[in-house]
Amino acid sequence: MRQSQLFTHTRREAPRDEASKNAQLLIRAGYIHKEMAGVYSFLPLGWRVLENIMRIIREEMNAIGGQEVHLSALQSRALWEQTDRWSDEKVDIWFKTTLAAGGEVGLAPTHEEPITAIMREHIASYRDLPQLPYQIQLKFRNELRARSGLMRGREFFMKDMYTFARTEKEHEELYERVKQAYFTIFRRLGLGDRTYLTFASGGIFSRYSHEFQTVADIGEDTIYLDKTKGIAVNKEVLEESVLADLGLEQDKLEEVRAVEVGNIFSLGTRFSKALGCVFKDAEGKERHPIMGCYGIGPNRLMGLIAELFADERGLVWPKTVAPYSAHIVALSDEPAVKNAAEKVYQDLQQANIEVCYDDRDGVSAGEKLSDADLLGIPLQLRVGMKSLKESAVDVFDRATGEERRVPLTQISETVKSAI
RNA sequence: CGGGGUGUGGUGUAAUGGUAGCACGCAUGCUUUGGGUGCAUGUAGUCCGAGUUCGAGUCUCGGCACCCCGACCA
Repeated sequence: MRQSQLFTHTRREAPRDEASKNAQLLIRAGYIHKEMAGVYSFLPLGWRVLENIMRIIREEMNAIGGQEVHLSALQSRALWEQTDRWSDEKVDIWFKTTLAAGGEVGLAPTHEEPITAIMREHIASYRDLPQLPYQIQLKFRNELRARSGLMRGREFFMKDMYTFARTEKEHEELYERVKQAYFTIFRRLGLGDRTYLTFASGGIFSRYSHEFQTVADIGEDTIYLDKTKGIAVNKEVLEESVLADLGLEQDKLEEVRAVEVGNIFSLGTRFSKALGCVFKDAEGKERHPIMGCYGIGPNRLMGLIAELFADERGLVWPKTVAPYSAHIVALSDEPAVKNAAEKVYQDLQQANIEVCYDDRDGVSAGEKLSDADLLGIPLQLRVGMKSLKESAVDVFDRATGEERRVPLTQISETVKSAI
């Protein structure tokens, strides 16, 4: 990507109407555009980051047997009435509208109903199970109060997987499988060392649900953390009987703020029963699949990662989600510099490295470097006369601040080994 | 939903009821070329609607939008 062709521009100042650090930085860097409270559009750089996050999630869901689908956002009233989740008293975050032809529809806040209705048409035998359909799709929730930039929106992407199992035992195996995949995802996103499995309220069919909570000051949740055991309890369920049940001791717990980055639930047969989703077991007897649901919010992850790793100069992306692996910065318009930078750009592209090249004319070195810091691409390749006198480029690590001079002939290998 | 606050060029801001100004950006020219270079010229604005007034960015009423705290978040 040639930066001279990128339509987004950086800004010196954050917009007045945005108080959260993640949205301020992402808007200043041109990653996102605020459409209205709690609703953001993703611009070229931001979309690349979001896609990277979704790609990692997708890879791990596929790795455990997930099958990707894409369900409709528009939902029929009749379907949700079958599970008694249509009325605004039961679910108060519906966006609803009417069809010109008559009849009411809603914008899906979650997808248990439609996925179960679909599985009902395709599952008939125990031989058809288990199944792990999932999707990454927009969800709509008419929150009374959106806040914290990308952390809590009214329209947001969600990865939602649903599992359909034959038996309770099989359900538990699937549940565990997804749980492990979640740990892998958060590790790959750079959040592994501060994300904890957290016990939270379970709903009707199990004592607990499990949240994945990333310790961060900006978190909306308060959790009690046992670092030696590596697990936590959400404040909402903290009581003596719970601690006893989990083998935790009150005085060894640390109270911290955390961001809920994932949540997994056992649903039992709540939906399969209500919607008549059945299969015949080996004895020919009709049974309802045992279900689970598993959510991750890519938008929230992007906001969290942006805010968590940023420094006073701007964004600092982990290598796995960065919009580009390397950022070539031509420090002047002198032909020698431009030619050398151009050559590096060609070389890296040939080496299949995702690279952004700041080839803008008439922009000072200082401004380009400030922009590069703000954009937060992991490696900056600073091409200027100083280093070119030694036939080299200065490779700057955005996260550590380390800079080293690398001969032009070794740039591709150096970048490749660093990403 | 309860409480508090804010709406001025693209962005950030200033203006006792009396000529809407500054900075950044953007455009043009010169200058500069390893941390937002300097200069000149230009561009562009009072959220919407009523009302009070000789006169409203400023006061009143209504609406809309945005932010924060709380509540809510199977």
